[in-house]
Amino acid sequence: MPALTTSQTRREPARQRILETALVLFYAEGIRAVGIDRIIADADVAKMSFYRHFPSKADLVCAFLEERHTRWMHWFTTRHAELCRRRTPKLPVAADVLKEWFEGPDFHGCAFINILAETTAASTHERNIASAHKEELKRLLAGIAKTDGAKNTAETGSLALLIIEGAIVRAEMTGSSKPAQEARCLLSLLVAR
Amino acid sequence: MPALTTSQTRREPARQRILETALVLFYAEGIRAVGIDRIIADADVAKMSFYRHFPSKADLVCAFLEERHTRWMHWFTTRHAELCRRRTPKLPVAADVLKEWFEGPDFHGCAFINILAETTAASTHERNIASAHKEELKRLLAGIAKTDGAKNTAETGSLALLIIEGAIVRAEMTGSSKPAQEARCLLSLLVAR
DNA sequence: GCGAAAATAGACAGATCTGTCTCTTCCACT
DNA sequence: AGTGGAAGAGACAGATCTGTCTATTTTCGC
Repeated sequence: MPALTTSQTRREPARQRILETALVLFYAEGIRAVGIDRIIADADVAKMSFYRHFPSKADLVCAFLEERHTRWMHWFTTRHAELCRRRTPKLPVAADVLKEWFEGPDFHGCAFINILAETTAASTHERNIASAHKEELKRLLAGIAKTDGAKNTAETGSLALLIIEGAIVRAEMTGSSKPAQEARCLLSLLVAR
Repeated sequence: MPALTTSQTRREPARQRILETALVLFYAEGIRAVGIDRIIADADVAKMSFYRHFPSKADLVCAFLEERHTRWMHWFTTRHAELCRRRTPKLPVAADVLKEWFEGPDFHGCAFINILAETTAASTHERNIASAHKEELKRLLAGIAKTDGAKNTAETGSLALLIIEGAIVRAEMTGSSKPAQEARCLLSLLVAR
């Protein structure tokens, strides 16, 4: 273990602690349910430190969404690649990745779907980030469909995304991971057509 | 037109006006974004009239969900039956019903999916209503699948529900009704398998 | 070790939230 | 016409929300 820190345990910088707290609380309870004071208390940060890094709550929400996007995409692609070893077709494997997510103790649906319910068309920035996230996922799925030999990869990616969204919502609604299995069934139907 | 009212235009009773207002505002902006004061102002009702009919905001939220359930189910079954005249299979026709919904000016996703994003497991009552709504829709879809000659109607209903949930979320995310078309494609795949 | 930059503690303002309370007015029915 | 119950108007309480401000302490690069 390299001694990059002093003998005392060094805390993460304030901005990082705020963002980590937001990642947990905003996802678990929603952005309107979690106030700035709560973030500040949980992150163990002074109020002025917060507003130095994030001029408004909306800025933190956007940073939360961006960070969530980066981490989720990384997790999904990594896990999908791992589960795909010598397995084919690859598109239905996406459902197995989802299953692990659904069965995690902190699962609370998709943060980007959730943000839609808590905003109106006025929240352009937040909604654009959510939209961009799904577009990237759609492209990723289209790429996977391509390796499975799909003809119309763009359309297949779009249909696969619809199935995945449905599975996420069903999993959150029922508190079960069975929708992952259903999604696998539908994705198999999709690559087989 | 029977003269059940006097010559003057009679207003709806207070409770009804409150519920109508809640149906619009809660659906359009979310339950946390809309305060009691706003409901009261829009319904043109006194605060005490509100609390006489609904002991707490949570009670109004539940009444809103129940009413939304009744009206949505009625609209969906009616419209589906109308579009089904001499058309078969019937399951994919559900997507055409959705399309009309998505293209309406007030579409803001599914109220019952949205409620999930604004509540945690602590909100038992609200979540149970949402859950019950989806179970009823699932049963309805299974019944439609049966008339299409599906073998495992329960499973088909479950898969159809997943597809429909996905389409709703995609329509809300993209602001387009194209997901209805995609849902139709997937539902056709489902009945054809 | 020094000085600048960052972080801390906590009071404060003003808006908004849910829910309570009192007093008045209206209206339907007898 | 009179009465009882529903509805209205609006002040009020207490909590919570976002965001500002000041003054002090800590930290880190040089």
